[in-house]
Amino acid sequence: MRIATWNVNSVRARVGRIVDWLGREEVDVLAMQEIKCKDEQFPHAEFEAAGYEVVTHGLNQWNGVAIASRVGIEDVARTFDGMPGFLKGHEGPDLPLEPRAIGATANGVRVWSLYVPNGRGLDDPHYAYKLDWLEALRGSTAAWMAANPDAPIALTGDFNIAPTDADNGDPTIIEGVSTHVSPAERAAFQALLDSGLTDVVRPRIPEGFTYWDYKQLRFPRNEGLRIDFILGSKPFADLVAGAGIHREERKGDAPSDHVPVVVDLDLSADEDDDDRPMIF
DNA sequence: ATGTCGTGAAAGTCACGA
Repeated sequence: MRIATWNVNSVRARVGRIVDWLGREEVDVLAMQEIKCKDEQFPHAEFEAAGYEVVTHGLNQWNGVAIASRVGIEDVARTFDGMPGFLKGHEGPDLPLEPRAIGATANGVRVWSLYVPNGRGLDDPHYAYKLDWLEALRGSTAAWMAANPDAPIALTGDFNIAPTDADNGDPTIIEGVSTHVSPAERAAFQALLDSGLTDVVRPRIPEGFTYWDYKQLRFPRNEGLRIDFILGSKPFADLVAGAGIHREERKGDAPSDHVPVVVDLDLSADEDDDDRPMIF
């Protein structure tokens, strides 16, 4: 089974490109971020024609996430426990929730499509919101994994954090000045790993970015960031047989500024499968 | 030139977010 995550930066502006890629690459499940549309505006027909069912979480032109699957999709959730809200110019505990998370189960694998808040600036209220959001995600996921220790779960999406200096090739992103590389953001990402999640792509694709700003020739100069990840529970990580970062998708007509990140799961490798012939 | 995108509202350009 092939699972991918892609910040598509408007699904309506790129639906043809996305569906073409899905079919060409034989992707079974795609987690999308920044669909930038309301649920009722999502281009379901194009995905259905290609054999995919899609669940969406979009409220307006901002943010928005979705999961497309050609292997079934069930148990859809559109928030996680403790997820904070945000409203510019306001503070407090009861702010509106943004459409930044959707989870669903496809072929027995729990997949979350996540669009972590950008942060905007180190002194911006959005930055504190980002850290709160990540801490709630960690707590919710840790509780879920404790209650479902044998279940494969993947947190996929745009984390808006470059976890190491090697993940930052953009000369304008500077520690102490910029979001995405601050110690607190990196600590929040590390806390996800410490809670029992594994970056299943990095060991297989140790170098390369997943995002390049549209401005300033960032892609031709290869001045990008690695900020899109697939983090898996141990049961998920044990299934991973391969991974890829589809850099080619940053090229051509009307690309997103992010590219797809892909993993292949070997569902036949279940060690408890007594029917599997033993080979010595 | 924050040198590019995408969206919506108002409008044939701007504000916002990234």
